[in-house]
Amino acid sequence: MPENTTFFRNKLITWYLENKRELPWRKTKDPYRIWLSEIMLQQTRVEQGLPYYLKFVDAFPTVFHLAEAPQKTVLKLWQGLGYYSRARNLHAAAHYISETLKGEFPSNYKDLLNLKGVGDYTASAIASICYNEPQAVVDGNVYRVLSRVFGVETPINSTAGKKEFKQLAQQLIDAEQPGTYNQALMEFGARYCVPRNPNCEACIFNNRCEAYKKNLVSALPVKLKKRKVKKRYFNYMVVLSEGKRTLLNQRTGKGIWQQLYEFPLIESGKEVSEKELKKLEGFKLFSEEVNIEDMVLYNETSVVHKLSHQHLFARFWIVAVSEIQNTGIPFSEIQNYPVPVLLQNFISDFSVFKN
DNA sequence: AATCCGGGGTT
DNA sequence: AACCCAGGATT
Repeated sequence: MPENTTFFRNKLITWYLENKRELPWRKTKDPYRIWLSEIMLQQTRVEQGLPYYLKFVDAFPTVFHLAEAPQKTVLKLWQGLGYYSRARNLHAAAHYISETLKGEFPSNYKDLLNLKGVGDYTASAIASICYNEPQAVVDGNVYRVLSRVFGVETPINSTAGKKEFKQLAQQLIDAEQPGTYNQALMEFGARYCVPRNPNCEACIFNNRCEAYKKNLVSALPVKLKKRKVKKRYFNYMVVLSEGKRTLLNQRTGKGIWQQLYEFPLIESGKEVSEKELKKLEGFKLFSEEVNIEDMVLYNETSVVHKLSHQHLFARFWIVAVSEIQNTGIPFSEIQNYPVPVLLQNFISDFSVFKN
């Protein structure tokens, strides 16, 4: 074993034990709870995921509770956290563990990979933390720390890069305490070796950090550029009947917000006036469902809702109708439905104004 | 190998 | 506006 390796892991773990945050999932080795936390923290900051973790543990103390819950309940608790496929896969995996595995949680890296929504990172995290299996985690923090300390310039989002960093991380892992080591590396990336302007002068590795020596800290890690965002224009038809009922549709098929609910949506290629809106095919279909008495634009200025790779420009049309079919729901029950943040923001704003 | 999938924070 | 976040699935 290279002397360098021992130095790195010992220094790192020492730093971790002195600087780690107290987090609820660090007080347990219950694989269910570790799994839950790891899924929630995928592409999600600890501060953002934490309140959701607490809500889920409270609502679903065991994998059986989660499995038995209706999907609508799970999605409602997940509302606002994003990447909703995580919630759907979590629920499906809970069914699998509860029923097929009779509640016996997968207890090694290989079997963990069979769970929906569990990839190399998550399987490694659970296996190392819960079962002491030496599988190296490679998340965004690990890419950053290792690329800098060891001066690796391979793009982290290339196939070669993923392979190379996993191999390097695997070589460095402390097999005696893999869970602690993995968390130490991630914590160091999250709290010290940060993306922008890290404090290299005081860093525990600055004597040996390749990036620091070569003045490449701001250039590492290398990442291939992604394509630009697409713009979309959403016209939401907020139906209001005299009985204070409205219409919600569940999004199905591909694309964003699968299984979440929304008002009837008419998408247009650009921002449209009322006259232009009424010419759209989607509007004709909509107007066959309800008897429109009046229609007024709620927000002249579009709400801009930014997703990772789409910018949504949304306008809400308040549509008074005389009749509504039995698919309508009371407006007061809308809060029971999982909806995208874009919709939740409108509902909150509209409700205040309306009452 | 590329692309898609949210929402929020930082710079 | 661009980048990032305890990534994974799909095409």
